[in-house]
Amino acid sequence: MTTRWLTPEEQRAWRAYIAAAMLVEDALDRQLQQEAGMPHLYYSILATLSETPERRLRMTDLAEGLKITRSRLTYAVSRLEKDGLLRRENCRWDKRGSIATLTDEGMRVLEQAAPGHVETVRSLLFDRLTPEQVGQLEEIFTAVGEGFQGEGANAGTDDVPWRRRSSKSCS
Amino acid sequence: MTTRWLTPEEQRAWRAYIAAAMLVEDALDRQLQQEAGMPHLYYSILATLSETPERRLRMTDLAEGLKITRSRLTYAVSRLEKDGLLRRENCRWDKRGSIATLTDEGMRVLEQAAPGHVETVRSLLFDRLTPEQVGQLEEIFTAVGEGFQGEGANAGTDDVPWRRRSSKSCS
DNA sequence: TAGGTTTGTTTCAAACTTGAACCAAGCCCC
DNA sequence: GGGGCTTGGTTCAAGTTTGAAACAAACCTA
Repeated sequence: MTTRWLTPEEQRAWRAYIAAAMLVEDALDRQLQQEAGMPHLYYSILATLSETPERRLRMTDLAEGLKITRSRLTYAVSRLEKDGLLRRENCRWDKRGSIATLTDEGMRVLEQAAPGHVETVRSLLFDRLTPEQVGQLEEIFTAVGEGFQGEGANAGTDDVPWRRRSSKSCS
Repeated sequence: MTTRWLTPEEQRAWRAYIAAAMLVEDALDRQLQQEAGMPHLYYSILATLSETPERRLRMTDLAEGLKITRSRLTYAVSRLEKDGLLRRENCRWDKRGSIATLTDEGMRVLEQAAPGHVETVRSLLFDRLTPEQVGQLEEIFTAVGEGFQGEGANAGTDDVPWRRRSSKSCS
C-alpha cells in the first residue's frame, strides 16, 4: 500500500504540536531547574509520590504512571535520594520490590516549588486557551494516550499483550 | 497573590497531555531509531533541510525553526555529518556563518524513512482524532507556540526582546 | 521440588542534552 | 579606525537518557 501522507491540515497540526511541545517542555525544565534545581520529570516524581496516601510507590508503578522506562526512573530516583528528597525502602512482601518514599524534606521542596510551577504551566498553556479548548485538549490527549493500552515506555520489551501485571500496592 | 491552582478540568487536561506527549515522543524515537538509526529530532533536521529550496540552512535558522538550542544542534549536525547525511559549508557572506546542506545520501535516507515515520504519526495521533479535533489541535498549539514570541529555546540567553535578528538567508 | 520462565530492579556503556564559557567575525560610533 | 558590544557557532564538563545485559526473587509446572 502506498503511503498515506499527511493532509495539509494534519501537517499544520503536527508541526504546531511538535514546535510548541518542545518550547513548553524546555520552558518547564528551565523554570524548575532554576527554582527547584531539578528538571520537570524529577518534579513530577515528587508530585506523584505526594499524591499517594502514604507518599510511597513501587518503582514499577511510578514508572508506569509517569510513562517512563524503569531505567530512567532508577537514575532519577537515585539522584533524588542522594539529594534527600526521597528514600528507597524494600518491599517486605516482595523482596524484589523497591519502594520510593517522599521524605519530609522532599515534601517541603515540592511545596515550595509548586506555586512557581503552576504559574508557569498556566502562563505557557492555560492562559492562552479558552475553556472549550481546555476540554478539547483533554479529549484529544486522552484519546491519544488510550492508544497505548498499557504499552507505555516499556514497549520494545517483548511484553506479551495478553496478560498484564497488576502490581500489588504493597503499602 | 496566592497561587491560582489548576482547576480540575485543567488538571485533567494537563495530565493527559503530559502523559500522552511522553508516550508519543518515545514511540516516535523508537520507531525512527529502529528504521533509520536516529532519533526524532535528527530526522526533523533532515526533513527541515529537505524542504528548503537549496536543501541548506544556516545553523541558527535551523535551530530556531526546530526550537532547539544552538549547542544541541551543533552536536546533532556533527553526528549527521559524520554519517554523511549532511555537510557543513561556510557562508561566504558572513564568515562566522555555517550552513548545513543535505547530501544526496541524506535525502535518500530521509525518503526511505519517511513512509514509516508518517505511518507512525498517523497511527499514534491522527487515526485517533476526528477531523474537528485535528483542527482544534492546530489551533491550540498554534496559540501556545505564539506565546513564545521568538524566545524559543534560546531564552535564558539575555536576549533583548525589542530587537530581533533577521538572519540573511545567505543561500 | 527442581528447573525454567517471568517479574522487579539495577547496572553499564554509549549516546544525547544542557548551560556556561569561549572565539571569531560583524557592527557601531565616536 | 579602534574600542566595545552583538551575533553565529563551537566546545567542554556535568548531567541525563537509552537499551541491552545482569541479577535476584517469585512463580509455575511437570
